[in-house]
Amino acid sequence: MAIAHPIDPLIDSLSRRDPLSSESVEALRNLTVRVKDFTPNEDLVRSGTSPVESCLVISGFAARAQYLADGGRQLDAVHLVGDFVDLHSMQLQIMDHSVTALGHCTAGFIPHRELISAMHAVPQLTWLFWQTTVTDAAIARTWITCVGRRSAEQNMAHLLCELYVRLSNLGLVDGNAFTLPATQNDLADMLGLSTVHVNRTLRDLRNQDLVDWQAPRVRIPDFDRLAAKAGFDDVYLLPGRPMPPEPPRL
Amino acid sequence: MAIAHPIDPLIDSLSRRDPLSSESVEALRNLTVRVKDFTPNEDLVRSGTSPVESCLVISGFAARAQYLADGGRQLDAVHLVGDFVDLHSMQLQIMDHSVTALGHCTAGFIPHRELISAMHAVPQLTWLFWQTTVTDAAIARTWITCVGRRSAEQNMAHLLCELYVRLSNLGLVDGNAFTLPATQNDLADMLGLSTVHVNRTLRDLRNQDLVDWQAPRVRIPDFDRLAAKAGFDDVYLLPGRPMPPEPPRL
DNA sequence: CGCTGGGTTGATGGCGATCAATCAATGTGG
DNA sequence: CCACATTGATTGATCGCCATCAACCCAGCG
Repeated sequence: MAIAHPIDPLIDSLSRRDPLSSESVEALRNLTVRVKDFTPNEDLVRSGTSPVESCLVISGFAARAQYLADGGRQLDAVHLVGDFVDLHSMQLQIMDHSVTALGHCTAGFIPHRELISAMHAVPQLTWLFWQTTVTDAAIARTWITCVGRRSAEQNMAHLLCELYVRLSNLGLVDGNAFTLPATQNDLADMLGLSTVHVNRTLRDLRNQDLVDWQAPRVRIPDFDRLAAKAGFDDVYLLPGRPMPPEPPRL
Repeated sequence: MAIAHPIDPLIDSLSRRDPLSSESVEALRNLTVRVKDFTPNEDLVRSGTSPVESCLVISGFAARAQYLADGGRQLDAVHLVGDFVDLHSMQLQIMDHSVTALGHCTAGFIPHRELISAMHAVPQLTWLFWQTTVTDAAIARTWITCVGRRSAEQNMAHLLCELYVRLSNLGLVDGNAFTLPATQNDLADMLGLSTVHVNRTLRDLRNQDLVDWQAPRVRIPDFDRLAAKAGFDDVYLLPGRPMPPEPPRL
């Protein structure tokens, strides 16, 4: 049995979309991963910098954050185990957002240079890494619609549905429940609401038996009913297309 | 002088980020482009389908749209001349959004198969196409923050700043003014507001001499003042990193 | 001409922000 | 072991931004 390697969560996550070739696995295992632990609200990646590494969630949760001049904060994404939080930093000159730890979080940092060499050598990695950023963007599109056109209740319900499905794909939903180390203030910044209103919205959902939130544990008694309330459709979370026969090269 | 080719807007747009190699230009010119005209509000791409082509704006404007069960609509992005509206459809099984024409619009459709072959042959295209989708995602992140945490006035101002900068990069801003064939209802669906409130917000901006909107023509008398009002920072629109020496292969 | 789509304005109401207080849980130092 | 501080959840009271409803105007057009 293999020793746990910090890249394993990524391998798990990628192979769920497309069976990994042995070259892909080997290339991934040869990557240098600098592992680091983070305390709640600590920054994994800082806005305004020009990273030379990309960051991977190894355990715990992280969230993308944009800050406004008046001190306001908006969270644009939640990152789960095996997610790259800033694969796009390979392509962008300057980070337009920070990434913050939700609860305690372990992250791995991989040099861009090595990621690019790996893709140069193994086209499947190019395809899958690109697909990762594309799926990430699909989630962002959906959040725009949630924040722009859904009620607080629907938005909250939609977020929980998304997390339920994504965590379920990772095998992290157990008996209709999952762990989410986010404060109500964090939720507010994801949904574009005030903390107080998040509290009341959760109370309303609880009173309808749609959600049972105890500390960091979230139970969804009836996913279909919650999804109906949210107007949730999981197409945007479906795995992408398999790599074509003559794949792009980098 | 070269005959106008439907791919030219794309070549212009890409070379603004990274000087195109002659192989890149040739590969692009060899692509098959099916050109089609669209009337306002006509769909270029339909949600729920599985396209075999990607769509490029050749002239005019287009916008990404998500529809809700109750008939509501949210626009997640605006596409300008030379923008791919759904390059990600190469990677995704099913479209999670539609793309609609803002005003009259001409689009070109290019088979995924050919795009992928071109990238297989020319790594620079892989890099630039990927970068296109990454920049697109950066804009989406910013919209989340705008809709979630900015006031109607700031959000409107921010949108106009973004369009001003992007159109300016394309040489489409003339004397502080540009053309935007969008109704107030379209704007409302971009900003997550009601049509009525868009009207009032525009009036407020006009009264502050921040915007002069006449029919499809938008004039920004003082960009810096508008940007200050919006809290606008253009980092997310900066061109990406140049292709590395050993680029990814597809 | 009447119709239609888009812009404009007024009146009213509600969703969610804001301010403020309380409470529970946890942690900390003496 | 206990004062005390801190963080997060909870609830009440009030306010305001923006939605909604309903006119009306205007220009383009069949």
